[in-house]
Amino acid sequence: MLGRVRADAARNLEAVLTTGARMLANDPAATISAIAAEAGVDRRTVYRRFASREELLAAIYESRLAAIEEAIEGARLREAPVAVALHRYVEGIIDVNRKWPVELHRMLAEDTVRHRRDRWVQEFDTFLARATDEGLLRSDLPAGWAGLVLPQLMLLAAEQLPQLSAAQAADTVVDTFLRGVGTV
Amino acid sequence: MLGRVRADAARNLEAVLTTGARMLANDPAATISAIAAEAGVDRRTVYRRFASREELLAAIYESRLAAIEEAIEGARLREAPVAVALHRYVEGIIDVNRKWPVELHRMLAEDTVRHRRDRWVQEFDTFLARATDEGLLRSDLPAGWAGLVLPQLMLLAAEQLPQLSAAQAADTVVDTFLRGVGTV
DNA sequence: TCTAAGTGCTACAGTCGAGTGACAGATAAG
DNA sequence: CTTATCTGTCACTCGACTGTAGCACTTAGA
Repeated sequence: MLGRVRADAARNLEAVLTTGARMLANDPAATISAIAAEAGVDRRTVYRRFASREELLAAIYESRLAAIEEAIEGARLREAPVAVALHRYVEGIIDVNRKWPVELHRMLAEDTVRHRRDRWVQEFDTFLARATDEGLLRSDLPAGWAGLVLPQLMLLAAEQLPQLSAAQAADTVVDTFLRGVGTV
Repeated sequence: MLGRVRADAARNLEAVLTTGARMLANDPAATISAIAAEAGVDRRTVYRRFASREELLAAIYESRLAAIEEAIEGARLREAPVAVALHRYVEGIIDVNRKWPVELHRMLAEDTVRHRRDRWVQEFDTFLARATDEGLLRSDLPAGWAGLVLPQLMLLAAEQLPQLSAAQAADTVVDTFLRGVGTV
């Protein structure tokens, strides 16, 4: 086959993406050289896959977005019982936050990203409305507060509780969330 | 007097600092030129006050640190009733987050900053221990979880609830916090 | 009104990172 | 083993930002 990608090339690509995500997450100004070095690859190799720094960023964002969408599908927000769906969702997103960390302010500055994100933000808001209808969440808080708190908790758990598995961290997050803004 | 600072100079200095904080908060790579332009002064004027970009950063950090220390003092964490001190503290920090926003990862990379911060982190941990002793906070959560959640909530309220006054935002944060990780 | 403090502008040197080109060498896969 | 694919290295160009200098001008404040 001529179109086949070589295995080592695939590994390198993966390394550049994950390393890039990690480094850019706590320093958005990280150099291509630095990322390449950390990934164990030459600077030039990065440029062979990505025409520019922007393209690398886009690819990293794409990876994160895809992972999030997968997590959302897996949570079955429309069908599964609210409590179950919530826990599956939280666990999934914590995993994503760990594998594809990203400086969110920066990422959301991209229009294409924000548009794509809006879709599932809306889906999740619908889910929260269902949770409120079923009496699981309070309705006497500032509009959207619950939807703001949860992502922050998931981010916190992903970054600051590294000793916990995603499932354990999700336990803590869901507990804090449901007590904090819920009726538990 | 010869040592006296002119009033307009003081205004410009203030503008550079606050504008710098705001711009660097959502783009750590913001240019000195950009900051100067936004603050309504010439690039050269910034360099007259601060020998280098680093010095400007240091001055901004200094402003934030001082504001935080003032807020902590005002909260009287050791003496005042726990509930009162907590609310005063949260309100104060929300104010600081609004006036002196900053990219925290970046700021905490500075050693001098982290050392200085450690002092009042410890003081606040003592306060949380007191709250736990008095039965206001649960003790069955991952170590330090409460101390991690609160700052995130304060940041969130400061940035995402701009329509609320600091006091109102503090109401929400304290409520969510005490229910989430407390025994309320 | 007078003066010293403060500012804007133009111009310059130095540095660093982005991105490109060519070629020889390494390696996966048949 | 052989070949197409992938990679490292040297050697550039280009643009942007930092930091500095001198001069003419404005403004606060006594």
